[in-house]
Amino acid sequence: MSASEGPSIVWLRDDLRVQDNPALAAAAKRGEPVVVLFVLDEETSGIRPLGGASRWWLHNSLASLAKSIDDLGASLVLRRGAAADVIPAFVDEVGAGAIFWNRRYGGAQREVDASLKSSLRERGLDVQSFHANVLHEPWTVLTGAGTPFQVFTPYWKASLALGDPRKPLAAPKSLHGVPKVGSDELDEWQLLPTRPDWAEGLREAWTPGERAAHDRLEHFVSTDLHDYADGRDHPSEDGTSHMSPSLRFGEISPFQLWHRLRGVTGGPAYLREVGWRDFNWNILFHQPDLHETNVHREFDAFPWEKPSAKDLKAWQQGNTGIPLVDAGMRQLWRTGYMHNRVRMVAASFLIKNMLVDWRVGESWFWDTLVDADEANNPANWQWVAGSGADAAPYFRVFNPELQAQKFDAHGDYQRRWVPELGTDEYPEPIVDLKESRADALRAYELVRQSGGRR
DNA sequence: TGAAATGTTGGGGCG
DNA sequence: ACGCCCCAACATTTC
Repeated sequence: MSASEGPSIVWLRDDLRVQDNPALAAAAKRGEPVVVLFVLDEETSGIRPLGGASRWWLHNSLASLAKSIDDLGASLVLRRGAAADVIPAFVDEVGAGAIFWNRRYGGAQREVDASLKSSLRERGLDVQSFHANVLHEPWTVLTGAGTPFQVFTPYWKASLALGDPRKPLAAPKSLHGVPKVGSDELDEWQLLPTRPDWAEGLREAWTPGERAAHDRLEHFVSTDLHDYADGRDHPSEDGTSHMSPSLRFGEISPFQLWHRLRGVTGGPAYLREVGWRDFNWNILFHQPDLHETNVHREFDAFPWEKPSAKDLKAWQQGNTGIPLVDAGMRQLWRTGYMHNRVRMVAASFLIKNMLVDWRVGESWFWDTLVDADEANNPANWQWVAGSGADAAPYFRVFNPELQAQKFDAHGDYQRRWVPELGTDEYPEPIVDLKESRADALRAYELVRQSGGRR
C-alpha cells in the first residue's frame, strides 16, 4: 500500500493474547513501530455491555496482557468510547499507516468493523482483518445448497471436511513500540467490584491471562482429558477443561486447542465441544439478535409466567429447595462459573419447572458468568428451552433429583455448595417437581399447536 | 447431553 | 402339565 508509512495499530478485542494472534503477527512483520490498542466500548448501540463477572475477568486479563506486550517492547494503550469515534481519532493521534484486527462475528460488531474498514481505507490506511477466533468462519461452513446448517452433527461433519484448521502462529519475538502514547489507567475503568467486593470467590477460583490459560490447559491434558467423555458429567470431580473464559476473551485460540488436543486420547470428544462453540457463533452470525429472539419463532407464543420477585431471587441465590439447582446457582454466584451438567439442570428448572422465560435466565448468566459470550450464552439457553437451533426437544424435562442421583450420587457437589443441606435451615422446594413438569408439558402443547413444527 | 408411561417377555408361584 | 397371575427386567412409545 502506497500510504502505508507510519506505525501499525493492532486493535485487540476478544483476542487478548500474543500467541497465535494474526493481527499482531502481521503488525510485527510489517516492520513499522507497533501500538496495541484496546477500546472499552460501552456506547455503541447493539453491543451488549459486559456483565459484572466478565468485567472482573477483563480487568485481570488486560493487566496480564499489558505485561506481555511490555515484555515484547511495545505497550498496551487503553481507550474508552464508541469505537467508530475512538479509532479514527487514534489513527490521527499516532499518525498510523496501518491498522490490523481479528474478526468478530456479532451483528453490531461487524457493522462497526465494516464501516471503519472502508472509511480508513479511503483515507489510505492499510487496513486488514484476520480469521483468529473460530475454527471456521460462519460463511465457510454451508450445506450443499449453500445455506447455513441448523443441525450440529452435519455442521460438524462439514466443518471437519474442510480439513485441518491452520497451525497456531508464534508470538512475535519482539516489537518496536511507539513512545509517548497516552493511555487510560486500567483502574479508572472501575471494572472491579468495590462495594461490596463480591469477587473473592472469583479470585480463589481463577487466574485470568494468557499464561494461566495455557497452564490450565496443560493441567486438563495431564489429568482429566483422557476420561473426558465420562468425567465431564460429574460436577464433584469436575473433569472439564475450564477453558471457557479464556476462549471468551481470546487468551487462547481454538486453533491452539485443536493442534494440542486432536491426537490425544479424549481430544476429539473435547474438540467436538469446541465445535459447538463454532456452531453457536455460526448461529449468531445468521441471527444477530439471538439473545432476544427465539430461533424457532413458534416459541413466541409460549405462555411464560412472570416470576414473583421472591421466586426469582430464590433461583438466583440458590434457595429453591432443590439441592442440585441450588448448588449450581451458588457455585455461579461465588466463582463466576457453573459446571456444564448443572447449567443444564439449573436452566431447565427455571424454564420448565418455574415456567420462566429463558431470557430471564440468560440475562442472569450474562451478568454472573466469567465465560458469558454473545453466542454461546443465548444459544445454550435456547437449546435448553427448545427454541434454539438443534435444540433439545421441548419435552425433555430434567428431573433435578434424578440428575443428582445419576451425576452426583454421593452428594459431594451438593454438600460442598449447600452445606446446610439436611438441616432446618434448608428451604422447602418452591415448586412441586411433578406438577410443574406437567404444567410445562401442557404449556408447550400450546406452542406445538400454534407453530406447526412437527 | 430425558423422564415417565406403556408394552413385552419370561420366570416362578400356585391352584 | 397347564393356565393364570405377579412382577422384574428390558424395550418402546410418548410427552
